[in-house]
This record gives sequence, structure tokens and C-alpha cells, in this order.
Amino acid sequence: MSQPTNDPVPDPGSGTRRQRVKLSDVARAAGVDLSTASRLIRNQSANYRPETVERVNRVAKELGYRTNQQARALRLGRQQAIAMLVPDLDNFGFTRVLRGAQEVCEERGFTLLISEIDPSSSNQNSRLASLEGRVDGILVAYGSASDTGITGGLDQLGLPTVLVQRGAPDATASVLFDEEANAAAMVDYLVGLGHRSVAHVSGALSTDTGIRRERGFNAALIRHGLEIPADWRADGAWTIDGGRAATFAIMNSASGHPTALSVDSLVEGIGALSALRELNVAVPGEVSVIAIDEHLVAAHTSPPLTTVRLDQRALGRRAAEMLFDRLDGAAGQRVIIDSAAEIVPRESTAPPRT
Amino acid sequence: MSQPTNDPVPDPGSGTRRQRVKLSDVARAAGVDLSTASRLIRNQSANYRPETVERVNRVAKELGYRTNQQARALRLGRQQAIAMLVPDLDNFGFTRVLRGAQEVCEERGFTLLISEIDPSSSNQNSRLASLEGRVDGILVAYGSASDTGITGGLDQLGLPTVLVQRGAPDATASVLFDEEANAAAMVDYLVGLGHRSVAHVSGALSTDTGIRRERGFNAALIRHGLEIPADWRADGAWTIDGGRAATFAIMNSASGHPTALSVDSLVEGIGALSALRELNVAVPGEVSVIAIDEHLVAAHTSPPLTTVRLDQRALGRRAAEMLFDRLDGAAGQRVIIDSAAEIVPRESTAPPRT
DNA sequence: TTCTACCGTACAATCGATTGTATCGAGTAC
DNA sequence: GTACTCGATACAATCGATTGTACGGTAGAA
Repeated sequence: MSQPTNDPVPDPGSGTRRQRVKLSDVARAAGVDLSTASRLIRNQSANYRPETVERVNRVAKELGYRTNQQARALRLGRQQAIAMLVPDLDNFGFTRVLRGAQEVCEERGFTLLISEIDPSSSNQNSRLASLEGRVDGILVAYGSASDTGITGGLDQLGLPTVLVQRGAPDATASVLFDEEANAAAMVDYLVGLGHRSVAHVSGALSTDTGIRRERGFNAALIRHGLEIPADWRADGAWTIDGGRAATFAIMNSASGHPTALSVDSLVEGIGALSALRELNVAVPGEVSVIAIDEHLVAAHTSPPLTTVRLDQRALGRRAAEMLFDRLDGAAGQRVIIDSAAEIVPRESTAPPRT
Repeated sequence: MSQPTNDPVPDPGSGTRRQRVKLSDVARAAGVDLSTASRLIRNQSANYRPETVERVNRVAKELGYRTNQQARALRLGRQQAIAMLVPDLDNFGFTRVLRGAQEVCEERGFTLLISEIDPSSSNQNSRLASLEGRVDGILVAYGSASDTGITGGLDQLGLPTVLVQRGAPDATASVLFDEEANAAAMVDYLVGLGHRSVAHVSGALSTDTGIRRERGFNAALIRHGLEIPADWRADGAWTIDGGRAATFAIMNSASGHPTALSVDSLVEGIGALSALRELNVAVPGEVSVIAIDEHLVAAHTSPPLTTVRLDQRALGRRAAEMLFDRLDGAAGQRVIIDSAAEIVPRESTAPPRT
């Protein structure tokens, strides 16, 4: 190893890498001690002479000093960064959660790093491990897939974690929507239009969110005094193809077909529209369709899809805040926040044909 | 500050944070020097006794030792991580590029961190700066928006950068598709179906990619001996709404309307279908539509959209590889790779009505 | 005039790991 | 028997920043 210990002359050969200015350079140039420079750079100027403060800061600027985050992180024992894990960036649900979390991070001077980790892939644990030492905590946005493996890996990491829009039996720290209410909102809307025959394309019933929406759907039916055949409920697995398959199953069921479809996610809703088109079923003429998750594409499907907008930004914000609390030593809780569910009416819903 | 310097007893009060095992703990427990432990943990066992090697590794495992990445990064001066900047995770184009880069990172033992930075937002520079010291290099996937600000901030960072599917006049390091060929592929396909009146919904003409696709479109027309009116070209700005507006403009143009639309991106294609539906124009009966960017949603629009699939995974891979080369000191280059453009025929295209 | 405060700044330990070089001891050759 | 070699491991500097405490000097009080 070449070690020109006291030769600060930048190597002229490697044009790319300019010598990095460090704190000791600033201190020397300003004629003060390293510790003085350190404090003044960080505005801990309480006891210092204004003159010194000014000089140090000026020199730092002139030299283009920027603190080395690795060194800082090592000394402080923290990274000032958190990670958000998502299973699938192709799913429409995550971006607004991400942005909410991003906002909070920015307010706190933290960096948000995103990592896509497919929970079904084999190397997820190594990817998780690679996050170690880079972040102080983890937000897990896994609403849409089975994820038993992930939680195991997370435990090993020993980092504070908050689950977002997804519960787990053993997880204390999680931020959830009132999914029962969200599902019920769709039924209420359809019933309000006059529908009495409402089928349900659910999210994956292996997931917490799927189960709770199913429960909300059922509760709403009972509240409205409705009963539907068992084969009007189908698991759409949180995917386009799953939604398609579920819709085919419902429409071809022995019980005849419903006048409306309550769908647990936008991607499944797109699948449902696709199936109905293939079956030559008019939407909303013969069957109305409504789905959870608002996104710009919903305005441009055929027909434009009526959706339920959830306040996912707020979800992301709240989750990030809880994570920061945990970093400060607070215990994790299971919090259910108001999703501020709002129907965005478009052309896929209408009163049933009489 | 509480400094129980030589009191390694973990505080029983803070149940959350278990005392972290460090290398010196392992060394002590194994009865060897820190340096020995360091080397053996990293399999630099060249000169060591097999017995010692075994003992150190066993102790490390027993104690659950995991190397502190911050300390390692500080010592080594590198992070073993790179970042990928995307402007908008809602755009369908990025996920496969991301995954390609992810693959290469994994092969090299690097971590890929994703960061969404809206190039039009005001705080982009602070977000960029927050990446400093966390990553060794940056992949910039900005194909779809103006980004003059970003490049400025990147320069200041002084990190090796590679631009992905996006050129810049002054950028040496970039990996690009042959966009002229991609655009031409759409025209060829439409002409092959018998169309002679082909309009163009282009990507934002303020972007490099937009300009090059426009050029390819024009070249293809000439090659086929076709000429079209000026108002059959409209800028769709890489967005759904832009694509809609551009389609309205073309369809309402004084020159009458074309029999086919060649659209530069899937999102704009969705906008185009939306506009055509609103205009009661039959697709593909009156107007065929084809767009660049394959994605599952294209199979489920109405009608399903014929698309051009580009090998974005390869793009991501190549870009990551170039970035690693740059980290090793290689100069950046401007590389154009084969996009392996492939038409995915669906129901939005058909021969023109005679 | 001498002692006490206090102000402004410097000293030095520390975070956890990496790595060039020194050292110790045993075996071998003469 | 002495010197030399080499194998196995220890020593110590270092990466760049943070922070508790010590220290020197000046001013006000006695």
C-alpha cells in the first residue's frame, strides 16, 4: 500500500478523484484546533468568539469542506438514515406511502433509502443483511405478499422496525388503516347506488390486510341485510392476473352473476375489467366495479375505474414518525389510523339495471 | 455523557438494544490479537494455523459477530454501495432497469439503494447531498423529465456517475438505447400492417430521448417514402395527460386524422387510448395505437395495447457495470446498446380500414 | 497586589475495523 | 553450538470526526 503519510499533494494522475478536504485541513488553515473546528462547523458556537466562528466557517467554505458521513456515523453510532422495504415497485400502492415517509425523514434530517426485496426470492436475507450498518431503522411496506421470511431476517438484524399497512401477529410496531372500514366503504357506495348483489374480489387471504378487508366486506353485507353465495368471494392475490382469475370465477359461478364487484386493490381491479371485457360483460351496464387504491391510471382504464382513495401519504408519515420514536427509545405500538377513505366516482359504477 | 468506559455489562433497562459484539470481543474470546481476528474473519488465512482459523471462526459465530460496516467503510474509504436516482417511481419504465442494476450489484457484493428525487422539486440538492458518504457512485435514471438541476448537484458531489437511458451533452458516462431504432420499429410495424398515415406522439422534446425517438420516427417515414403533415406530431411530455392532450391535438388537426398513432411511451399510450375513447374513435378500427415500454398493464388496457418491449434489464445491468468500471478507475464512455426491441402485438393495432 | 472566575480554546480518548511491519520461537544448516 | 530462516502472530498507526475535560490568560474582587 502506498502511504505518503504526510504528502497532501493530490496525485495528478488520477484526474477523477480530487483530494478530499477534511476537518483537520480546515482547522490547520484557520489556525485552530480540530475540536474547535468541529464544534463551530456544527454551529455549537456558544462559547466562541464571533471572530473565530466567522474565520472557521469562511475557511471551511473556501476549502469546500464537507463532513465525512462515514466517520461521523462511526463516532456517533448512528446513520441518520432509514430504509423502506417494498416487495414490488410495480404495485401502485407504495409510491405515496414512500413519499409520506420521505417527507418526515426530510424534516428530521434523515435520508430515506428504498430497497425492493421480493419476499419470495431466495437471497432476501443477504439483501437485508447488506442494509445493516447503513440505516438506523427499517420501514416494512409489505401489504401485498407473504413475507414470513422477511420478518425472520429482520429479527436477526436487530434494528427497530415498523410495519406499514400490514400487521403480523407478533409485531408490536405497526401502522395500519382501518381496513374493515375501507372495504365497507365500497359496499356502502354500491348499496347506495341500489346494488343488492355484490361480489368480492379480495386481496390475498394469506395476508393480514386481505383478511381484514374480507371481514369488513362481510360486516357491511350483514349491516345492509344482504346475503350472497359463497362463490361470489374469490381471492385475487393482489395481482392483475389474480384479479382476472377471481373475476372469471365469480362470473362463471353456479350462482349466477352479481351486479357489482367490490375489489380490494387497483391492480386486481384492472384484472377484473380485463376479464369482464373478455366475457363481453358491459361495465357498468351489467356489472359495476369499484376498487381500493387511487392512482392516475384508474382515470384511464376502460371504463375509468371508480376507486377508493386512501391517505397513504399520511400512513407513510405516521409510520416514519413511529420509527423515529422507537429510535428515541419508545416502545412500538400497533396503531390504526384513519384512512380518510374517499370514493373517487368514475364511470365503472352505476345503479344496477332494473 | 455517560461513559462507563470499562463496563461492558449491557444495560438491562433498554431491552431493545442488545450490546453489539465487536471484533475485539471475538479476538479476546479466542485469545488472539485483533488483527489476527480481522484477517481470519475475512478468510485471509494464508499463513495461519488451521487450528487458529477454526477457533476464531467458531468463536465469532458463537458470539454472533457481525462486522460494523461503518467502521469498515471509514477504514477502507468505500461503501460497497451505489445509489440509483429515479425521478418518479410511478412511471412504468424504471422498475426493470432497477432490477437489472440490482442483479449486477448483488454479483459484486454491493448494495443498491434507490432514491426518488423529483427533478423539479426545490430540495433535490439537499437530498443528493444526503447520499454523500453513503454510496460510492450513482446511477441516474432520468429519461423522463428535465433535469438540469440534478446534474449540477451531481457534479458537486464528485461521485462517479452513469446516466441511464438518457444522454446529456456534457456527460461522458452514459448507457443508452438506440432510440432511433426503437421509434423506427414502431413505424415499420405500422407500415407493415399497411398504414401510410402515421402520426407521432413524442416524448418530451426537451429530453434527449424524446429528440432521438423523434429523429428515428422521421427517418423511418423517409425510408418508407411517407410524408405527413406537421400537425401530426405532438409532444406528449412523457405523461398520461400529455399523451392525451397530444392525441386530441392530432385528431383535431386541420389535416384530418391519421390511421395510426406511434407513441413514445406506455404512459402516453394510456393517455392516447383515453383520448380516443372520449372522441369515440374505434381502436384499432379507425386508428391503431402502438407504444414503447412493455408492462403488464398494457395487456389490460382497453383494448390491450400493442407495445415495443425494450430490454431494460440489460440497460440497468450495463449501466451498473460501467459504474463499477469507473469505480475501478476506468474512464466513462457513451455507450449505445442494442435494445433488443421486440413488438408485443395486442389488439390496439390492425391493418387500416380500406 | 493576589486570588478567583470565567472565557476561549486545545488536548486526548474514542468509535470499530484494516494492514504494514515487527517480533518471537522453533527448526535447520554448518 | 551458533547463526539463520521462516512460520505464526502481535503491535501500532490509521481512517475522520465528536466530545469531556484540562489549561492558560485576563478581568474583577478583596
